[in-house]
Amino acid sequence: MGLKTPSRDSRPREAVPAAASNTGAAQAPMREFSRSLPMALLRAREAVMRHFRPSLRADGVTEQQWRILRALSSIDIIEVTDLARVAYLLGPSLSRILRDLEARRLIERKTVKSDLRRGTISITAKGLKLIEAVAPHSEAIYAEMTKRYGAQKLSDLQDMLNLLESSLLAMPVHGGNNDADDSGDDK
Amino acid sequence: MGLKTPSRDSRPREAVPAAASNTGAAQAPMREFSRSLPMALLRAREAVMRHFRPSLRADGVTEQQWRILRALSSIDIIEVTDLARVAYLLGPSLSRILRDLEARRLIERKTVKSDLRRGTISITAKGLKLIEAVAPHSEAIYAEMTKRYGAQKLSDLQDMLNLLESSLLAMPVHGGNNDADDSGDDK
DNA sequence: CCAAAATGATTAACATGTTAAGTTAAATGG
DNA sequence: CCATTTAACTTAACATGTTAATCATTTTGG
Repeated sequence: MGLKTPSRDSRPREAVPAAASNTGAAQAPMREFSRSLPMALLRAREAVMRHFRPSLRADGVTEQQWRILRALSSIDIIEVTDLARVAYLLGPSLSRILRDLEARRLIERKTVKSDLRRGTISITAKGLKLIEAVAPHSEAIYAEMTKRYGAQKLSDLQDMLNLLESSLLAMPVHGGNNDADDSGDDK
Repeated sequence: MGLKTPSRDSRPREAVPAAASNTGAAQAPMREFSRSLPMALLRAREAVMRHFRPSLRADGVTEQQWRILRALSSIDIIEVTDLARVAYLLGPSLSRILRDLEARRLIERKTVKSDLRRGTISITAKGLKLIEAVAPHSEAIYAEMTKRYGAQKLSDLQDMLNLLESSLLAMPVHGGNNDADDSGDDK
């Protein structure tokens, strides 16, 4: 992720130069687009991450790697599948990242003896040291953001986002294999 | 993007099995993590996009390609740099996507005669047809989401997101080359 | 106990995110 | 008018997002 408003220039200059005045059929502008919900969420998230990326990058970790390490730092040991849920990453991404983090000795993995398919992950001392090095700065940034936006607003926003998520998770996906929730009465 | 809650299973099962009870030093849980603002924004956006992806995919376009085509459909012609801003994509991504969309005859490009560095993009009839094929369904989904979450809440959420964005854009980035806004008195 | 279905995790393949380097053309400053 | 600098893209290179396929291991149902 991360878009820093491509080619940011100082002076304001009209966002879309030769807009409007179509040549042929004047189709409906279609929900302004730039103000659609997905776009608003994307822009907001980028505005947030923009502040974290530099320090993370300085310490040699990506945003996703950081999510994993941070999750591990407060859990001690966890299975891969559960880690995927906690760090909100898809399996394939997680597999690649774990491979890399293991090579860098930031994490360790073991196979569950009772089920050889499963693997457990834990953070190493080196990994913890990295966390401890980055966390303070990260927390400071978070605090500054909270101060600027307002603690109450921030809290409200989070509630609204959570509600949005749960509302939409309850909404059936049209053309998708909704293996989601179907009040389990398995088989 | 898109994470569909890795391995979604029907029955609720504790999110993080062997959590807590660390072996060694009990470090602070650190802002719950899973409830951090970046995570909330990510999850919310995914909850939204999850509903659009299937139909887009069915019509052979990715989310980003769709953003571009949709932007073009209401603008008729636009320069690459401006398109990057409107579709909120970084230059390199845009270059690759435009190359692909051009090969598929969904867009056309011309060089600006007065400045050979610049290029202008416009959507083709074929591209418009694609838009018209997908848009209705897309709008229907958007309407359903609005209905479920509530039009007023949605509007409020957007306002809050926009405010968050502007608040954070005004906040200086710590370790970054802030070529951003510095009250222009160029040179 | 065994063949078939289900699971957990990884690999494959392709598109995009992201930062750093080019490339070509235009604007600038002698 | 010309060497620098700047601007607008494009490429390169590497990490992740995403969906499909593959693998090994377990669980199921006979």
